[in-house]
Order: sequence, then structure tokens, then C-alpha cells
Amino acid sequence: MPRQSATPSASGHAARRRGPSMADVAREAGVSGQTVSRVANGKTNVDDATRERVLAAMRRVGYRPNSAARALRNGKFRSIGVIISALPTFGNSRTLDAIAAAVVAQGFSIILMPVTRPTQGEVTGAFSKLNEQAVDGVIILIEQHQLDQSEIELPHGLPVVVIDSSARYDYPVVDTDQADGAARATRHLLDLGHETVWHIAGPPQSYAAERRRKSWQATLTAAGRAVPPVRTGDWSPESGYRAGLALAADPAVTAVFAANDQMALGLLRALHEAARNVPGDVSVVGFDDMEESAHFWPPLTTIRQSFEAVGRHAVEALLAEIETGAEAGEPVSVPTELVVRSSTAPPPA
Amino acid sequence: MPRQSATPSASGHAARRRGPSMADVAREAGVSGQTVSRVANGKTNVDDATRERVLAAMRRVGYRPNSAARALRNGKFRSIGVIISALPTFGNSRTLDAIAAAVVAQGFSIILMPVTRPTQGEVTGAFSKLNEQAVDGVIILIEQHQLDQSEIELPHGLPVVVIDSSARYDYPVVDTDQADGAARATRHLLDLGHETVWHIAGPPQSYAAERRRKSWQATLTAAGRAVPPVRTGDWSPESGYRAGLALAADPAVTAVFAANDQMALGLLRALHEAARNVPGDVSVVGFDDMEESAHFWPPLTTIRQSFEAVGRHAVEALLAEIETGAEAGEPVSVPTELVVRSSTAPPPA
DNA sequence: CGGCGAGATGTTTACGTCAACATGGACGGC
DNA sequence: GCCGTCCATGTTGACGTAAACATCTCGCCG
Repeated sequence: MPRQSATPSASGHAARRRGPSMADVAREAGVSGQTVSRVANGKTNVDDATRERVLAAMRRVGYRPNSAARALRNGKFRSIGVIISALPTFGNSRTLDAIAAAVVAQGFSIILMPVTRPTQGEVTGAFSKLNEQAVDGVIILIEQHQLDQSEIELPHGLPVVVIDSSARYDYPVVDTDQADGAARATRHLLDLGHETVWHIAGPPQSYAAERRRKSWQATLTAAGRAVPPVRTGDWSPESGYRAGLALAADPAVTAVFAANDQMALGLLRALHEAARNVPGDVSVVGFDDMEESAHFWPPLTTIRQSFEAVGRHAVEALLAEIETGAEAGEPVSVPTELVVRSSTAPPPA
Repeated sequence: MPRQSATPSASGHAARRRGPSMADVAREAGVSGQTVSRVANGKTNVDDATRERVLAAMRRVGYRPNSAARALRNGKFRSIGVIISALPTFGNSRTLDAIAAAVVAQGFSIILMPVTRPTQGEVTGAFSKLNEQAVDGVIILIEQHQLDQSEIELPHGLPVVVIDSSARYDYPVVDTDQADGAARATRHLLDLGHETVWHIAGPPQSYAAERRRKSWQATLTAAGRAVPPVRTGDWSPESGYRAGLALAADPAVTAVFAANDQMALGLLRALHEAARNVPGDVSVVGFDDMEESAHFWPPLTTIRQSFEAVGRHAVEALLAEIETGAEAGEPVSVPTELVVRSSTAPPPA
């Protein structure tokens, strides 16, 4: 009646013995498997003495519940998937961290699905690897979209929340309030007395970049100021540097709002190389507030966004959707904050 | 004979209907479940016509294999766990990305286990959540160790790879060649003619930081130079700045090796504030080569490490261990590269 | 032209867990 | 003292898959 050869070597070279199961614990404790199950799940209707005996047996044989069997049994996995592109990016890694923390705090685990390029094909591929498969819900964290009119299309039936500003999904959406942040940045510069504000935008495929650009433009227009031509970067310091070279050569430029801190860094370098003083000649505002920004030269005035809050809200929304099955509603918008450091000042007299 | 009520609403409010199973496909295609299984697993001994019929049926009913059932059946999960602390950190997020890419390329998926603090308790907790549970192996990516003599102790029986330099584990280990990198940095400065090199070290709980510090010291000693007192930071730009304040005030300091780029950034700021010219008065070398470093002011000379290679090797080693069951041997050491930019020059005359 | 092997397909069963139902003893009310 | 109840515990079966074994149909060779 041995369920399996007791000698591990009998079955071949690489066969790892399976861990002890409830049946093993049950035998050890002299109870039925069901009682072990009850103890493992903290049910109340078990005699204290029995519970103790079972717990001791578990410890003795080194029992760990088998999550696959559990998932099969209950049809739930207690885990959520995250589809992410550009993971090492400052914002994404921060957000992912927040998501992960929130998820494990709820006793769920998280399955990571990186995609190299955010195309329809890659994303749906990643999604279907997750779908109905190993996951109770998924969070999509993709910075840039390949957004022809055919928006990324996902099979329904699995709870999804998207971290993005676009309301074009029929999924719940969570994001930083991009427009609010860009407006703060622009107004700050205007308030200092600058005639107008130049802009280094992020890539147009990014909703976040577009939101910031539009809000910068709207703020300028609302204040009755001229809207200078936009320089477009790709978030990288390098692209900020290249845009900065042109800006630095133009004496009319006294204030620049860069769509993220990295591009602001590149801009700062270009300004230094052109011997344009910051903030004496040119004021610079970034967006993100990376840890480094406080130590740029000069320390960067920027818009702080709370990736932590974004991640937390996304998990909250997803878990609620999983719980209730309700495709919950209102997009969540996380506010930003202006942090003033040394890269902004009134324009030169 | 209905296996389940056909009306989804019958069983309650939030009950998500389970996806179609092999049995459903089998019925649809008019074959046995086993044949569906064979098709799903790409076995060859299926008639072409039958295979087509089954594939069509799968498409029609929207079949997706159930990974829980598979895992239960085969005792394998085709997924690996990553225990990680300080995920948003530059190096860690890069490494994680590389790991994730390598893992999915092998058709595995990855389960993320963040720990907030790298204590024995937290790590073993994370480990046991993973252990025998949902994962075929685990990669441990923890920057700082709480290293009293009781090294972090893991139950055996699950393949593990540690990303770290310390050989004190009885697990395979992969890491950047810290010593080599620090030696390159130090020698570069010496070669430029500096009398000696000062050092801003990372936190002593970090093996990487210790390795770099020791190697810096050894290089100096080997060259017969004085070893200046070490300043200790915690990797953050802020700590680099604070250490830099002291260094900037000391006219004897002409060359500094900072244990990472972020601290180098803080140092740069302190030097600017003290009006010490870089590289005219003081040369600075960092470690990591973050994307930003090329755009610091001045652009930073630094040691590039390949997080990508580290991640790839770690996955390789782990997968091999899973395959063969062999607790594979040799630690892997990934070489570094000196990248010279504008923050280093010969000492002032 | 009978038999034999190869390849396609079907049937049974076990993986570990837990809901649902079954059992059996203790206790209280009348 | 009889019966109804409640509680601890046991038994059965199903979740979806795939290995092992069984069967059935050919085609080919002697």
C-alpha cells in the first residue's frame, strides 16, 4: 500500500519528491484528511486537542499546502497578474513595487508578465497566457500604446484594471492626474514672471505625455500667452539633451517645462554647456520627482507624483472587482504636488 | 447529466463561470479528452484531420489549458519565484527585468515576492510562501543582508540561485565582479596621476559595497599609496551629498571613487556648492552607469555593470538546476567595464 | 490470406484539496 | 428515559489534466 517508493533514487535522477500532502499529515496525526483541511483553513469546528495534534503533525512532516490543488479545487488562484512594459523605468518600477506590496498585503501573490513592445499582439499574448489560467485578475501597466483606432482589445471575463489616463478602455482606470501636474508646473513658471513657458514633451504615443502637453498648452492659452513650438523627446535624458541644445541656443527661452525629470536632466546639461545659468537665465521644471532630482545641479524644481498611491488604488480597484464581480466605475485620479527647489527663479531683468 | 447548471446566475452573484475544459472541447470535437490533451501538448501521434478538428473545437469554445490542473498533475509549475527587496532601486529593477525576460523566453512565468526588509524572518516567510507551493525554483535578489553569523537559512529541496557575491551560501551564486570593477575605477584615477583615491562606500551590510571597498583598498595598497579614511553612505544621492560636503572641504582630496552613481551625483552637487571644479580640482568616478550618468554635470566617468547579464545567468543556472536536479557549482562572475566621460582628469598641477 | 506490428484513439485513474453529505456520540427538554 | 440537536469527525466525489494501459484499425509480409 505504499503510495510511492520510499527511496527517492528509485524513480530516476532528477525526480524531486513531492512534498507531504494532507494525507501524510492525516496519517501522522491519526485523523482524516478532512480534519487536516479544516485545521489548515482555520475552521472553528475542530476540537482544540485535535487541532494541536494536527498542527504538530504538520510541523513534523513539514507540510505545505499545495496551491495548485487548491486553485483547482476552488477555481481561484489568489494571485493577480501584472502586464508591464519598460519595467526598469523609474515610474514603472516604483508603481510595480507599490502594486506588489499592496497585493501581498492581501495575501495574494503576483505574476509578472513583461512585454518588450506594447503592441496589440504582445499584450494580448501576455494576457492570454494569464487568462483563466493562473490569475484572478490583471493590472496593465503599459506606458506607451500603439494606438491606432483599434485600441488594445482584451477578451472579457477576467477583471482588469488599467493604469493609464485614457478613458477609452471599458476597464477601470487609475492614474496620476497628469493635467493637474502639468498645469501646476506651467503656472509656477508664469507666476514667477516668465512671459511664456517652453515644453519638452514625452513621446506622442504616451497618453501621459499627451496629457501633460495639452495641459501645458491649455494653461498658457488660458493665461493669454503665446504657445511656443513643442520639442518632443522620448523620456530619455539623451532626448532631453538634444532638445535642450536647440533651446539653449535661443535667447528668448527663459522657462522650460520638461515632461519628466530625466529629460530635464539632459536639458540642464545642454544649458550648462551653453553657459546659460540656471535659474539665473533659464528656469527649469521637471515631472516625477525622482530620488536623484534633489541633487541635480541645480536641484530640480519638479512635480511629484505618487506612484505609491497609483499602485495602491489599482490593487484596491482590482481586488474589489474580483470580490464583487462588479466592473467598478469611476476612474481614479491621483493628485500631484509641486516641489520647489533651485532650478526656478524670476526671469532675467 | 449536466455537469453544472447552465445558467450562470443560478449559483450566486459573483460566481465567475469556469472556463471550458478539455471535456468540453472533447464533446465539441467528438473525441476523447485524452486526444484533446495530446493535441494541446503537441504530441505527434494524432491524425492530422483529428488534430484540425480538435483545434477548431478549441477555438470555438475558447479553450485555455488550466494551469492549476496541469501543475497538480505533473507536480511542476513552470514558474519561478523571485524574492526581491528594494525593487525600485536602479540595479534591482534592471536585474529583475532581465530575469523576467529570460524566464518568459523559456516559457516559464515569474512570481514576485517583495520583502520590505531583508531580515531572516521576512525572507524565510517569503520563501515558505513559495516553497513547494507554486514554484519550481527561486531566485533571491536581496541587496542588503542582515548578516550576523546566522546567515539567512533556507529549507532545502527547492532549487535556489542567489544574486550576490558572497560565497557563504550553499547555493549557486551569480553577481557582477565587484572587485574587478572597483579596481578598475581606482586604477583609472591612479593612472591619471592622482596621489591617492578617496572612497564613498555603500552600506556595510551590503556584500557588494564591502567588496568594492576592499578592492579599492587593496588596489591602493598594492600601488603603495596611502589609504584615506572611508566615508560610508547608503547608496542614496543624499548620503553621497553629505559625505561630499566633508570631502569638498578638504583641499587634499583630488580624486574620489563613489560606490555607485547616485552617491556620485550627491558628491558632484557638494563639489559644485563648494565651487570645487570637476574634473579640474577633483575627479569623480561612480559605479553602475545608470542612464542618467552620461548627463550629469559633468558627465560621469563610471563602471558599467551588466545587470542584463547577471539576470540572464541567474535564470540559466536556475533552470539548469531545475532540469537536472544538480546543485550546480561554480559561482558566475560578470565582468565590468570602465566608461570614461568628463568627470575625471589629471590632478591640478 | 492469416497474423503481426504500428499507429490512432479510448478508458481508467491519480494528483491534493475541500464542499457536501453521512455518522456517531453527548446533552438537554419534556 | 426518549427524542431532537448540535458538534466533532469521517467518507465520497469532483475540480482538469495526462500517464499508463487497453483497444481497434490498418497495411504489409511471409
